[in-house]
Amino acid sequence: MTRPPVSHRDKVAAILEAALEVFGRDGFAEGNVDDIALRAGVAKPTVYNRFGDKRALFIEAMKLGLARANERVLAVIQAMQVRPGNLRGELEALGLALVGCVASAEGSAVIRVQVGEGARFPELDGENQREQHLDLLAGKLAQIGAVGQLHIVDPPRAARQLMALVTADALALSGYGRKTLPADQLNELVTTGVDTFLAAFEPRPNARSPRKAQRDIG
Amino acid sequence: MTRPPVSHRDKVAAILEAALEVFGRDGFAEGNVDDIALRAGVAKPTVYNRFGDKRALFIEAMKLGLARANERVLAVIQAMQVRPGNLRGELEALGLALVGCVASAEGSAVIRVQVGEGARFPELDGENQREQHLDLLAGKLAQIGAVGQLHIVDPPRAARQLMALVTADALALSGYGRKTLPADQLNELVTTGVDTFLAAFEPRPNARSPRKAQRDIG
Amino acid sequence: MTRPPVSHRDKVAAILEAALEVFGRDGFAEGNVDDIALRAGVAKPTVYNRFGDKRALFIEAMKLGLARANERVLAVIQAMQVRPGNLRGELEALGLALVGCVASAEGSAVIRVQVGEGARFPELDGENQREQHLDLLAGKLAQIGAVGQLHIVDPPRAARQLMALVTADALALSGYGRKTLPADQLNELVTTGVDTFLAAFEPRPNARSPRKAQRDIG
Amino acid sequence: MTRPPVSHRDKVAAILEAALEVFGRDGFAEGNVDDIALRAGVAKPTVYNRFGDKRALFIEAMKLGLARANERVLAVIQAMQVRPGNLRGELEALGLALVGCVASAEGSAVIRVQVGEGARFPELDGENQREQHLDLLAGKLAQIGAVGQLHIVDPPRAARQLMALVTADALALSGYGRKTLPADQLNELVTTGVDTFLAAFEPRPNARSPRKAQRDIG
DNA sequence: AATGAATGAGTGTTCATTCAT
DNA sequence: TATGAATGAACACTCATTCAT
Repeated sequence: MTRPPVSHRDKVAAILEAALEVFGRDGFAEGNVDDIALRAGVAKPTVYNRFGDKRALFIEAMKLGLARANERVLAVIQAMQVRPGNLRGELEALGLALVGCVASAEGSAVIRVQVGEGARFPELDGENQREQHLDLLAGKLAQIGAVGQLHIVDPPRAARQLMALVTADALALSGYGRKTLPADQLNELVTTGVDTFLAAFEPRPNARSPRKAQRDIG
Repeated sequence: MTRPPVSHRDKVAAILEAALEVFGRDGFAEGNVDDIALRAGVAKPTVYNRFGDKRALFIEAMKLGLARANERVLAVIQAMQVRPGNLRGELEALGLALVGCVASAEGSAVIRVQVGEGARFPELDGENQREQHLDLLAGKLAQIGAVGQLHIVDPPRAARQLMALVTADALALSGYGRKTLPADQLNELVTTGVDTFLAAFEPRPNARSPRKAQRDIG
Repeated sequence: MTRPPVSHRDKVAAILEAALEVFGRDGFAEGNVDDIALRAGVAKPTVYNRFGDKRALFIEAMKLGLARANERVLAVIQAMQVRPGNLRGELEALGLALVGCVASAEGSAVIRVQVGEGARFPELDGENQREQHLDLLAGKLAQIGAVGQLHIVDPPRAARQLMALVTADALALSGYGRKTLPADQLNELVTTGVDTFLAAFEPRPNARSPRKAQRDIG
Repeated sequence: MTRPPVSHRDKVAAILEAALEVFGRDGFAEGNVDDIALRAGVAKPTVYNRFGDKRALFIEAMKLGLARANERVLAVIQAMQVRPGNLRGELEALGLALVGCVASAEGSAVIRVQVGEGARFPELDGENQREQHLDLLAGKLAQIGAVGQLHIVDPPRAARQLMALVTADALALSGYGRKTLPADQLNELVTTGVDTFLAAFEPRPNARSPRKAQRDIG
C-alpha cells in the first residue's frame, strides 16, 4: 500500500510509451487519448488517474522522449576520442552517429513535435539540452585543439558549427525525419561536412584564427 | 462578369491571410475555422465556398506562406553581388538577410507548421523550394569562385554548407522562431558562420580542394 | 411585358421537372435545391424568385407529378371497353396498364414520396385523385354489370377491390417501385387478380350477391 | 462485469424507443438526434457511443419497429382457427386485426418510413417479413381448404389476395395511417373484403377452380 | 430578370473528461 | 484501484435563403 504494485509502474510506463508513439505521430491536438489507452492496454480513466489530463500526459511523454534523445546524443559525443589516431575518421563517426540520432524514428518524431508544438508548451522549453551537448562537444574539440590537431580558438563556436555542418542538411533533406535518406547520401553529407569543418579549422602554420585568416581576403 | 468584383478577391485574400495567421499560430488541428472567418471578416460558409474544407484551406494558406518565404529568400540570394568589392561583407549581408527570412514572424511560423504537420500533408511536399534556393546560391558561389575570390570545387555543396553555417544555429537558438534573438547575437552567429565558411573555402595558393587539403592531416 | 418571355415558362417548367426528379429520388429533406437548380440549368435565386421557398417548390413539383399520374390512370381506365367481347382480356389489359402506372419510375417515385412525406404536407392531401379513379372505374364496372357480364351490386366497392387485387401485390413486391419486377411476374399477378375478381363477381344463375351467396356457407 | 448494469440496457432501449418515435414522425433526414437524445433522457454522445452514427441508429430503430410489427402480424395470423365454426367471422376477425396492425400509430409510421426511405436504406430490405406472413396465412388457408370450407387451389395466391382485399383499401384511405378511419368504415372495408374473398373461393359444387370457372365467361 | 456570392442557423460528430460501479 | 459508460463543450460542415450587381 505504501507503494503501488509493480503493475502500476508498468502501466504508467506503458502509457508513456504509447503516448510518445501517438503524439510523435499525430502531434498533440490530433493525438487521441483513446488511442493511447488502447495501445497501453489500459482503460482511459487510468490514464487520467495517473496523469491528470491530456496536456500533462503530453508533457510527460515528450520529456521522456527528449530525455532519451538527449541521452543518446550525449553518449555519442562522449564516445569521441580526443586523441584520435584518425581525426577525420573520428569526426565522421561522430557525425554519422549524430545523424543517426536525429534521423531515427523516435528522434525525428520528437524533433518534429517539439518544433511544431513547442510554442504552445513552454513547459518543454528547457528540455532540449542542446546547450549541454554543445558544451560537451566544445570540450572535446578544445582537447583536440590542445594537442594541435585542430586550430580552435572558440570551442563553443566550433562545436555549433560542426553540429550544423554534419546534421543540418540531413535534417532538412529528410523532411525532418519524414523520409529516410539512403545511407550513401547520409555518408556523403557527413563526409563533406567534416571536410569543410577540417578545412576551416585545420591547424594553420601561421596559427591565425580563421577569422583573421579571412580578413586578408574579404 | 468578366472579372469577379473586387470584394471577392479581397475576401479570398483576407481568408488566406487570416488562415495563415491562425494556422501559423495554432497549427492545423487547433486552428479554428470560426476564428479564421472572424478575422477575415466573412461568414464561415464563405470560407467553405471558396476552399472546400479546412484541409484544403490549410494547404492553400501554407502554399501562400511558403511561396512568400521562398520569394523572399530568392530575392535575397539574387541580390548578392558576384564580383564583390567586399566578399565578407557581401556574405554577411546575405547571411543576415537569410536569417531575417527564417526568423521573421511569418517565416518561422511557416517553418514550424511545415515541420510539425508536414508528415500529415504530403501535398506540401514540393512547396519548400529549398533546392531552388541552393541552386541559385550555388550559381552565385560558382561565379565568385570563377573570379578567384573563393576556392569552390563543388558549388552545390558549398551552398548547402554556407546556408547551414549561417542559419542553422539561429533557427535552433530561437526555438524555430519562438523567441526573438537579439540583433547582436544574430550578428555574431552570421559573422562567425561566414568566418568559418571563408576559412574553409578561401583560395589556396596550391589550389587544393578542402578535401585534399585535409587529407594530409586526418 | 404583359406576359413573361418564352424562356420564362421554359425555365419554370425545367425547374419543376428537375424538382420532381430530385425530390422523387431523395425526398423533401434530402432533396437539394442546388441540385435542382443545376439540373434545371438555372441559378438558385431563380428558383426562389419563381417559387418562394423549397417547401412551395416541393408542393408544386409533387402536384405536377401527381397530376400526371392521375391523368395516366384516368386515361387507362377511360380506355376500358364496357361491352367487351373478351371481358377477361379487357380486365387484364386494364390491370397491366394500372400496374404499369404505379410501377413506372415517376409513378412509383410520386407514390413513395407521398406516402413518406404526406403527413408533413397537408397541402398535398387532395391531390391524389384516387377517389376519382375509383368512381370512373366503378362507372365502367356498373356498365359491364348492366349488360350482364358481371354481377355487381356495389360498383364502388367492386372498383376498389379490383384495384386492390391487381395492384396491391405488385406495389408491395416491387418495394413500392424500388425494384423492377419481371414482366412474367407482373403478368401473373394481374392475371390471378383478375381471376379472383371474376370468380367473385361472375354472374350467378340465382342472381345472389356475393355477400348473400356466402351467407349460406360461413 | 458479467452483465451490464440495468441502466445501460434501459438507456439503449430508451434511445431506440425515442428514435423510433422521432424517425417515425419526421423521417430520417428531418429526424433530429438532439431530439432523440432529449426524449431518451441521455446525452447525445451516448447515442453515438451505442449506435455509431445517425444512419445506424435509424436502421436499428426501424428494425425494432419492423420486428414488432412483424410479430404482431404473425400473432394475429397464428391465432386464426383452421376449423372455424364460423368461417366468415373468423376471417373478419383476422382482417380487423390485420387492419389494426397497419393502422396502429407505430405500425403505420413504420410503413410510411419504410416506403418513403426504403430506397435509401437497402439494409432494411429483408426486414419486412411479408413473405413470412403470407406463408403462414397460406398454410392456414390450405388447412381450411383441406376441410372443405374453402376451395383453394393455390394457397399462397389466396393468402396474398386476402391480404390485399382486407388491408389495401384501409391503408390507402387512411393515407397510410395519417388519418384514423372510423371503426364503422374499417369494419365495412374488412367485411366487404371478406365477402369478396369468400365469393371467389367458396367451395364449388363442381370443384372447378376460380380460373377455370371464369374461362367459360370471358 | 437573372446570377455569383454571401450568410445565419443548424446538425452530425468527436473527444477530453468524469461518474458510478 | 481500474473500468465501462456517460457527458459537456466544441467544431467542421451544410443548406436554404438573401444580397448586390
